[in-house]
Amino acid sequence: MHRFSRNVNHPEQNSNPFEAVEVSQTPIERFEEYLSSRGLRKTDQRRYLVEQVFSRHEHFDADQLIDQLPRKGQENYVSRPTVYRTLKEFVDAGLLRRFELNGRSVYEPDYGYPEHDHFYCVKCRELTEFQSDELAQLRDEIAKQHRFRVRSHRFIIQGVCHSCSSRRNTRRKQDLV
Amino acid sequence: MHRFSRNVNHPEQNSNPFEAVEVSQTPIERFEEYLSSRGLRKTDQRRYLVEQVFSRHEHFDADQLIDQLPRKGQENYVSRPTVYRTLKEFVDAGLLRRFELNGRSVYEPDYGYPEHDHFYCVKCRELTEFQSDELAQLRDEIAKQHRFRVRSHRFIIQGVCHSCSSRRNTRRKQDLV
DNA sequence: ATCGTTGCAAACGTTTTGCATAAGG
DNA sequence: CCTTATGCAAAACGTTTGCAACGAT
Repeated sequence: MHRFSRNVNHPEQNSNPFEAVEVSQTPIERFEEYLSSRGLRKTDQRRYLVEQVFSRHEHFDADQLIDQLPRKGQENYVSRPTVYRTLKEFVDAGLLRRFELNGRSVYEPDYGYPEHDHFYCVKCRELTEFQSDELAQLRDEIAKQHRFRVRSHRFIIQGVCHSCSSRRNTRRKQDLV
Repeated sequence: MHRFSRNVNHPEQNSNPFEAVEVSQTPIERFEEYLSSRGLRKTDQRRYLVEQVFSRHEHFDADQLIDQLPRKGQENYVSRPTVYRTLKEFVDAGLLRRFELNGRSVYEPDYGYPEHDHFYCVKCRELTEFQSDELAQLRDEIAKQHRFRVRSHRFIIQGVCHSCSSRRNTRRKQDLV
């Protein structure tokens, strides 16, 4: 029924630990454009999901997203298959990136954010971000040497975060990945 | 019945693109030691798998491994659950590392090999190795700044490999990851 | 004799699919 | 009106588990 609203503000850019990156469109606008360009339709479910995803999350998996959506029977309910289908579209549209951790897909905003990488603590299983310009430089150098055309990268440092190693919290489950 | 054979030679270390690393034990010996130290048993299945895995592979997933093992009814058949259980033991024993790509676990030797990382070509879906000392240095620097205790890392550069970009081979399936 | 190990079948958790109905263009 | 999108139920996927029989120590 209603259109995608324009000029929505982006609280997530303020809660982001890094400077916001200059972008010409909101994620919502960019998604609209993606849909039109492919002759896809602007449905209530897509409108609702784009709002939810780009106003709340850092990184998340499908279940975390679904848990904070309305339940079946309630207003704005979106079925599980539609959530998965739409997440795939967000990735296609360049709005999210996807990677895998412990056997599940993890998504994170890939638009309006600076490049960053992650620490993964094997004790608390927390994924935290860090930013390093040298890394992208080194990546490009390496790729150039191997004549590899870079599209993106995934860098995760696994180990134990500062709070886990200081509070000598030795429990863990599987130490996957 | 028979014991693990000693002093097995390691053809994989010669086919490896990098220099072999000095190791005091073969993977087979190391696995034996791991088993004894934990009171685990030296079974025919474990003997067979350790030989297969450490004489043939670069990186592989469970299905690729199973495909090249004897089928049910044949000599040396190992059931699927036992393959998974044993791969987990190899990881525990520090013989393999494991990571995830396109929704499945990928394993690679982690003993007697230098550290390395990967290019992943989204066209031919080939995973190829590269080695960079600067990367480990940079990783340690970054971790130190964030007081993160490094256990390992995972770095994958995604894009298009040289042969795919030169033979303008534009087909692809999903471009996951 | 004990207790770890195996194979089987069945379960698991996540993600995907086929299909009939609904709804955007 | 045509075609895409949705929800449902069920399947598919890779992986894990319970259990009885087996085999190493």
